[in-house]
Parts: sequence; C-alpha cells; structure tokens
Amino acid sequence: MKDNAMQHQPLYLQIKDTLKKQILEGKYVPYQKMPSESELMASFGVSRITVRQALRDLHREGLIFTTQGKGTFASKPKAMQEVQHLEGFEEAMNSQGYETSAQLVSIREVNPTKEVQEKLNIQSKEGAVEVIRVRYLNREPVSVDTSFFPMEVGRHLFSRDLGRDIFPLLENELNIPLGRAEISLEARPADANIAKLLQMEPGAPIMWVQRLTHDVNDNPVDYEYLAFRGDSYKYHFHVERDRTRTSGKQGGL
Amino acid sequence: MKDNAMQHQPLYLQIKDTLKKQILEGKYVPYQKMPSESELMASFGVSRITVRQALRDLHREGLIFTTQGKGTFASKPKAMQEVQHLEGFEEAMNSQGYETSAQLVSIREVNPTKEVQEKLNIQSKEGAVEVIRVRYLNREPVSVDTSFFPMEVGRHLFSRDLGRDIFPLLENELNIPLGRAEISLEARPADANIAKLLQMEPGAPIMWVQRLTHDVNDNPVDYEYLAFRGDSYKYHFHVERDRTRTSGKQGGL
DNA sequence: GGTAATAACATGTCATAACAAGTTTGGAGA
DNA sequence: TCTCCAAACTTGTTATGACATGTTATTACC
Repeated sequence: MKDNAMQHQPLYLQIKDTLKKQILEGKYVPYQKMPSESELMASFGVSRITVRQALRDLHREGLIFTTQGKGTFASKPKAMQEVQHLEGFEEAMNSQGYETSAQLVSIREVNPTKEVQEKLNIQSKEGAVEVIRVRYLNREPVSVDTSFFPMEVGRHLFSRDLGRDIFPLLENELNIPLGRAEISLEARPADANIAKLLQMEPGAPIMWVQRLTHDVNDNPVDYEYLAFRGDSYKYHFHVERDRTRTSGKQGGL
Repeated sequence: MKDNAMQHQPLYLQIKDTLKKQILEGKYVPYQKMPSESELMASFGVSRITVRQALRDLHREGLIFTTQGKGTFASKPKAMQEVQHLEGFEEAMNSQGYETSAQLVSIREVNPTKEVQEKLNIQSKEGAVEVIRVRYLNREPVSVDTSFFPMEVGRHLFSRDLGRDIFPLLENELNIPLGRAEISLEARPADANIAKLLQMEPGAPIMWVQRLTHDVNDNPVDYEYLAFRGDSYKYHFHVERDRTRTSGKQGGL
C-alpha cells in the first residue's frame, strides 16, 4: 500500500476525478457544455448509472450544474464579489466540522405588500413568490429566511430543491448572474411565528436583516427578510474586514 | 399553484423530507441507527435505488453517515466546540454563493520525520499515512494541506473520498470524536512544490500553519501543515473574536 | 416565409437484478 | 467455555431497461 494507492477505485470515482481535474484545469470554462451522459457512457465504457453517480458528486461540489433537456455545464465560480474572499481563510481553517442545512417551510404565490412591490419593482396587479425557510447550523435553527421573488423568477422555484442555497441556483440553473446587494440591519423582538421556528421565546431579540439582491443588470431579483437568533448576533462585528490586501488577484490565476 | 405546492414531488424527495424532518425533530439522536435500506424500501414501498437517492441527499447535507456492513446512522452535529458558533452569522449571511472543494494530490505510507513522530506519539519503527490535498475556494487554490495520521487511523483513509472535509469523516465514519487542537502560525516563503500547487511564484509569502488535533481522550490523531496563499493571510485577524457572548447556549435548545 | 407538429436528444425518475465487501451473530467443534 | 467459521444482514458498486419531461432542430403544412 505504498504511494498513490489508487489501487482499485470505483469506476464512478475515477470518472469523477477525471472530469474534476479537467474542470479545475480549465478544460471546461464556466457555462461551457460538458459531454452528455450518453457520450460519457461511451467514452468511459460504463452504464448510465455510473456516469450519473460521478456527475452527482460533481454537482454536490458545485463544479457543474445541469438543466433538463439542455445538458450538463461547468458552473460559474464566484458569486457576490463583495464577499468573495472573506470566508477564504476562515472557511479553510474552520470549515471542517460544522454542518449547515435549510428546511423549506412554505412556498406560495402571494399578493406582495407595498414594500415588497417597491423593492422588486412589481406592478400592483402582479403577484410574487414567497419562500420561507429555516436555516440550521449544526442542527440548531439559526435563522428564518423569508424571500420574495418576482413571478418570472419565482415561477421556476416550485420544482427545485430549496433545501440548499438559493443563490447558486439562481446563478447557475436559472442563469441569473447576481450583482450588488443592499443590506440593512436592526435588532427587534421575535414575533410568535419566528420565535417558534427558531425555538426561542416570543419577544426575545433577533437580528432583523433586509437584503435586496440585484442581477448584474441591476434588476431586483430577490428581496428577503432574514431573522437571526440573537445569540448569533455578535458575529456581526466580524463583517468588518481588512481591505488593504495586496491585490484581489495575482499572477497565475 | 397556490400554497405549499408540493404538487407531485418525486418519491425520493418525499422520503428525504420525511427522514430529514424526523432527524431534525430528534426522532433519531446522534449515532442512533436509522432503518436499513431494506426496511425503508418496505415501509415506503419503493425500490432500493430510490431509497438510496434519498439517503445520498441526506448524507450530502451531513445529517446521516453510513458504514458499510453496519448501517446508516444519524450523524453527530457540532465538532470542534471552540469554533462551533463563530461561522454562524457569517455563514448564514454569506455562505450563499461561494464554493469550496478539495483535490487529493497523494496519499501514501511514509516514514515520518522526527517532528511528526513526536507530535503523533509514534514509535520510531512505525509508519504514518501522509495525505496531501489542495483546497479550492471559488475555483482558486487557497491552501495545500499536508496531513499525517497514525497508521491505525490513516489505514482507513485510502478507501475514502478525500475530496471532502476530513474531520467529519473522522468523527462520523471512523468514530473518532475530536477534542482540542493546537495551532501555530508563521509566515514563510513558498517552496517550489507548494508554489506550483497554489499557482504562485516560488518564494512568495505563504501562511504556514501547523495544527495538531487530538481526539476526546487527548490522543493525537492528525498533524497537519497548512500552507495558505499569502493573499488570504490577512483573514487571520478575524480569528480573533468576541468571547463576551451571553452564553454558549440558551433556553429552548 | 412563417408556423406548428414532430423527431431527436438531453436529463430526471424509478424498477429489477446481481455481486462485492464489511459487520454481526450464532452454531459447530475443540 | 472458548474459538473459529459460516450464514445472515448491512451498505457499496454496477448493469440493463423503461418511461417522464424539458429543449432543440427539422420537417411539413398553410
């Protein structure tokens, strides 16, 4: 058992690693179509289930995305330039050992409030799609996210897995490159509904965040109310960060 | 298309959601055995491929782990108590839109250096397992992780997927609950090998981190050298954090 | 020429089947 | 009683096949 010990890896892992290497090496650039499942079956000489197992792993790692009927594509890295670098170190240092997930509470079409209408630039007669989710960190609920989408965006969300992050979904699968976001924060007491979802007492303090996200053309695509548990509130201070880094990029990238 | 619009969800998603709800509600506590695939097939009246699709999603979300021959188990939340809370807010605020992955460079059995021997408490004749990986953030390499494991731990790593985080693997699949870790940092120039893997010039500054991780019984299980790209170095300052939070826990949890 | 039906192709879902490989259990034999 | 081995049960891997559903390109009709 010396050296690289690839000994006898399963087929699907070999295929996954091959494709992963090609993507990371830039053989497939963002949005570029990858070989279809049939082609992969032929070129690797395996069955479809094996190909799909490899693709599923790549999807899980965010390296590819698929659209039914169209094909499989190398996915776009980097969303939200503003924060792109900041988790870098912390993530790499600490990421190993916690777990996040989200649980869909409800998704439905609603008549938006005046505020939502204004933020999303919606005409008074149009509807909007409301998505309510609870986000968990290490099995504990940390936030309730109430998101509103214009119909033409929200329409596509009913059939999607909303147990994961929505932004990559917008960027990759719905092909909506995201641009700037406006955020405002305040502390307020939790109402009964939020308190219940966050397993806290009604009236306990929560961080109330409003976030309006635009696409690259500056059209609003997502207006959210995020209610964070008060005891995660302090991390707010860490948002402040050092902007004096030598360069955003450097040679070789 | 009003209201919760579950319309006609695929079977595997229904199963996944059912199990997920049960886990989050505490029906299955950490390390508790879940129903076997056969039992799930019977109770849901579906084929094995469908059950496995649901389980795979749950695995991806970190809610369960499996061990061949033994079964499927609800996984342990919370590792590394020290940092458990800190990503909470940042994660929830910003997690949506970046992507991390790791690429295995090599895994092999080596004769450990004296330093590794001492740290891992290894007798002079014994071997150790060396794992070298490159970690990516948004498709850019950010660190080279060189990890050393005692043989009795490292032995099991050859057959695992090392493209993901290793700590959850140790905790859940290998059943090694982790305890404290010692970390030391310094800046130093990159050697040729690391520079190549990180796509930077040899001699460019990197953060050189040594981390020794113990299990709960204080036995060393993992000694690592982490080489971070210099331009992620500044985030180091964010490791300093507010310890005056009201309490680690509060009512209702 | 423009449009609408259709064929071809892509991924999504699900069933049945088989064997490999790791773990546990129980029974046979010393 | 203790040890060892085989049976039974677990998850892991892979093949074949089928139909559903979404997209694109072509073809035929008006």
